[in-house]
Amino acid sequence: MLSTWKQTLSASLAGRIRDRFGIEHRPVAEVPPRRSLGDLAFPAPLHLARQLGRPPRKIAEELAEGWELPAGVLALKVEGAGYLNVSLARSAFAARLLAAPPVLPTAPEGAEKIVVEHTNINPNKAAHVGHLRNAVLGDLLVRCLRALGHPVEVQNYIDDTGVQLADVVVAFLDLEPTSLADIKAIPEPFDYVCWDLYARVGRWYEEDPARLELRRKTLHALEAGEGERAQAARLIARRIVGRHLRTMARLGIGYDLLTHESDILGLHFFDHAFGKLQESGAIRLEAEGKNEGCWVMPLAESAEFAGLEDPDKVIVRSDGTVTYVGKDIAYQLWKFGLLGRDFAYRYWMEAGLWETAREGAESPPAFGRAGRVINVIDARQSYLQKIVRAGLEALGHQDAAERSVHFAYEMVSLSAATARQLGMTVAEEEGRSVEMSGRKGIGVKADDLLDRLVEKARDQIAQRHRELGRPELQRLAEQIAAAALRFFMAKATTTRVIVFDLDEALAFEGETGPYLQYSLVRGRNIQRKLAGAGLPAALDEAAVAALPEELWSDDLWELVHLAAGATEAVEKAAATLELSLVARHALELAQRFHALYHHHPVLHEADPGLRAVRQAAFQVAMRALAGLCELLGIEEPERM
RNA sequence: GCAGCCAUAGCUCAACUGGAUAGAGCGCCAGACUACGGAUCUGGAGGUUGGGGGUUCGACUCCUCCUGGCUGCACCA
Repeated sequence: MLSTWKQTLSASLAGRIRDRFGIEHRPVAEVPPRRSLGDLAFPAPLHLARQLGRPPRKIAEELAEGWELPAGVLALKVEGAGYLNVSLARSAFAARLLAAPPVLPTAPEGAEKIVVEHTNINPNKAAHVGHLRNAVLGDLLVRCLRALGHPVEVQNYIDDTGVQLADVVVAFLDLEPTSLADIKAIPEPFDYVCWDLYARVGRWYEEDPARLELRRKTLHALEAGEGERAQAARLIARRIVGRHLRTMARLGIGYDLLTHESDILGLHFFDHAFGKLQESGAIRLEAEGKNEGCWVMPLAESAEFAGLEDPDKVIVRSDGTVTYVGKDIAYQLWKFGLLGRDFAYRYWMEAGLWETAREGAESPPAFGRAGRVINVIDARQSYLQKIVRAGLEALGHQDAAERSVHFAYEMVSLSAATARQLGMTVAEEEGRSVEMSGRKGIGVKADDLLDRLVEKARDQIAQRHRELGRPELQRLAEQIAAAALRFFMAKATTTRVIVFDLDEALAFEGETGPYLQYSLVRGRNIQRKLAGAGLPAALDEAAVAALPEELWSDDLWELVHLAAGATEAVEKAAATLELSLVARHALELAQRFHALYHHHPVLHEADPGLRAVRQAAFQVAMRALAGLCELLGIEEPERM
């Protein structure tokens, strides 16, 4: 809503500059720091000062004189060093805002499909808070893109033929021999059992490195997909993936498709890609040196990879197995519909989603064939993601390479205090944080954290609402816990490491998810009370448009102004992949609302005009906040 | 060694990508009409934006050098 004004006024000002000075200039629009200065600011005179060799204020005055402004603009002023500031007609603006969706679908008609890949947790242990950052960011991105009107397909890649799963198979079959039937019978939480086993098998290898031969043997079995080891792997992966999906469902995170690495192998996707890579000369068989017998992709010629110790990347190992990068190139080609092959698909009934298969359903939905691909993968894998892109380029798919986006975010480490709570000894000089390690079994499990949040929320609600029964208490607590966790992950700038601190994550006050929920609950309560007093719970567009302009105080107007910026915040977040902008905008709205709430009573206001303008401002703000909360995966509780 | 990310209040982080007086939360201190719910709000203390130099009307933001921290550069993913 605000951006529409920015565009029209910017275009209008461009015309004015052309008329007055004969210069082509695209004026940028900003929001002035205080509402008393106006609603939109154009620093164009400052930008033009040098070129014209005149003081900016003088230029501003000349431009202001005779600039014909469109209807809906109330005032134009020259401010500060030479800003052109514009004020908008408030009632009309608020009314229009009320009539439109809080986040506008601004994507062009018939926008191309975007495939977003996220979560991608190895199916060999419980999810931890590091995985949560990935899933929360991925899901937030998906919700933003969908709200803006983009068709999106969400894929969750399951590495069910990799080393990590192989290690847990070894743990079950060799370290602590267990029959398939017994593995099947292990009670939940199965992913917790594997968490400990995975750490144990790591130590077991260290005691006798010869045992690593079991890992190699298992890895081959998984790739071949046959025998007891492969069967055990399928069983384990199945159970763990089920657990992961349940954990994510607690946070409202879901997927359209699970892609199995085993199917990429089983359907010979890589063999197909391998042929193409050979033909194009993108890879070569190394006859000597340390990579003897491997198929490698030479990277030396690309400036992007300048200064690498080893300018070649192994794609096929000397024993004939394929590296992760090789499989990922094939997968990436498939996502764009460039591989020339497709998976079969089947519907996983209990989980309620589609997954890849070797043989499958009659007429599954059309997966893949994306116009753009966004892979949500932590920043440590930037190098590998670059190689995948380089692979597409080497195959002549320049366009697909450019449309392959690596959404890189920084990792989550543990604060020294939290690491100590987990029983680790952390020396003072070791620094502020400790890296998590699935291999060593060090980390905060996602479900443990969620359980603690639920418990805390339940205690607090029970104190406030003694009348509530257990099931309702539980439901509310789960909503609040999910909001706290999702907001905690979403508010952090993606390029910064999160130093995870348990006490901080358990907070419900200040800049938190529950704080946002509290705003929504308060807003809703005003409406309830109004209805109870026989007044309309909500105002319609016409009623707001008819409000006399002078009723709007600057602080109430500021709230409406902020609400109008919601769409722009979401657009910017999706375009730059700095998703914290969504969280910050929602937070700012809530903060402003809470502050006004105390000074602007609605129900207890005798003057009907004042009451209406306050109601209108709050209604507009709550709509925008609710819209942003939906994107953040934060639900509005009945009470809290 | 090469590459990427980071450094802002005691702590955790913002600052519309070069703009107006660098803002929030936590913590600390002092307060809020028997309330549209105190998971809230108001006020206060707290800053040479890691350091030096440069670019210009204007720098937390861009360039350069330096310091300190994290990450990556596997026939692991």
